[in-house]
Amino acid sequence: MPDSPASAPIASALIAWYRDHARDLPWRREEYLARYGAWGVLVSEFMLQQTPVNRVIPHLEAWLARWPDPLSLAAATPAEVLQQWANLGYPRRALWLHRAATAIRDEHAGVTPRDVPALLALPGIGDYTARAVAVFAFGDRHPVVDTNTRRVIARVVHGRAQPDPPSRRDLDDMLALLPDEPGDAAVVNAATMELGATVCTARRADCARCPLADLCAWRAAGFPDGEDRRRRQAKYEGSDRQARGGALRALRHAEGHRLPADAVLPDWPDAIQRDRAIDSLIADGLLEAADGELLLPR
DNA sequence: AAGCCGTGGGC
DNA sequence: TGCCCAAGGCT
Repeated sequence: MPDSPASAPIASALIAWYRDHARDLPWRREEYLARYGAWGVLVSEFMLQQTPVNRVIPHLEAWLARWPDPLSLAAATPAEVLQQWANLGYPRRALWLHRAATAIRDEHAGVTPRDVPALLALPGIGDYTARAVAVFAFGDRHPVVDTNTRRVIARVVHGRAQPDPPSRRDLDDMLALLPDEPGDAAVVNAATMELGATVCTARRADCARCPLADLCAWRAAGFPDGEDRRRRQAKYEGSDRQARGGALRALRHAEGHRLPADAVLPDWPDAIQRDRAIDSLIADGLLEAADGELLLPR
């Protein structure tokens, strides 16, 4: 039962739509949740941070087959973890996930915590991931805010093409849509994300397939453009990020062997930038230097 | 708090 | 073809 009269139709429409249109994703299956529990949800959410669903799925299954619980992951080395992370991107996430497993072992008796503050205290877990675990793994009632829910709420509720920059108000906006019953609230969270991922996307709002079309403030207002506050990503070609990515890729392909520093990015045109990238990887704990050679951290 | 952090696919 | 985007988090 929705707790706010204005939001009740939105929640009801989302719940009905989700029942028929939710994608069959691994972390939504009963067997998955029964087998891996909250840890499985936590791992999936780590991988889904800025990496598309379809690229995550095969990596997630391989990862959990190798490390099905926090204790097994905590027993691995960073090198093994980075190797298994492969080309998922943002390899510091792999390190954080490993450190989170260690913290769960050492501070939570090996049991994935349920409380949002305890989840927030784990490395690599912020507002989104903490609440996603609490809601999708434990069924608790919290607002789950990600790029999809922010865009959907900007359009449906506020009548704007794009969301404002992230702020604490996003949590209140999402909370205002949630029914009182925790199970229903969890579905509304998931359905809002799903709608943003598949129907009301950044590139296009497919109103013909949208269960909220008749309730949508942006559509009612005639799809005003508004002001586009999005910040452009820095150019990747020739960036430090590209250099870091290349260096780490070389070490992954070295299959556990060490490489001389000048063999890690052999054809990189800017030696200053190359050294800066390698130094920053070492500072981040993604690389280790030993006897003038480089290797994945032990 | 604005910028940084990988990687690949779609338009 | 380059640019935009992706279930964010950290500093």
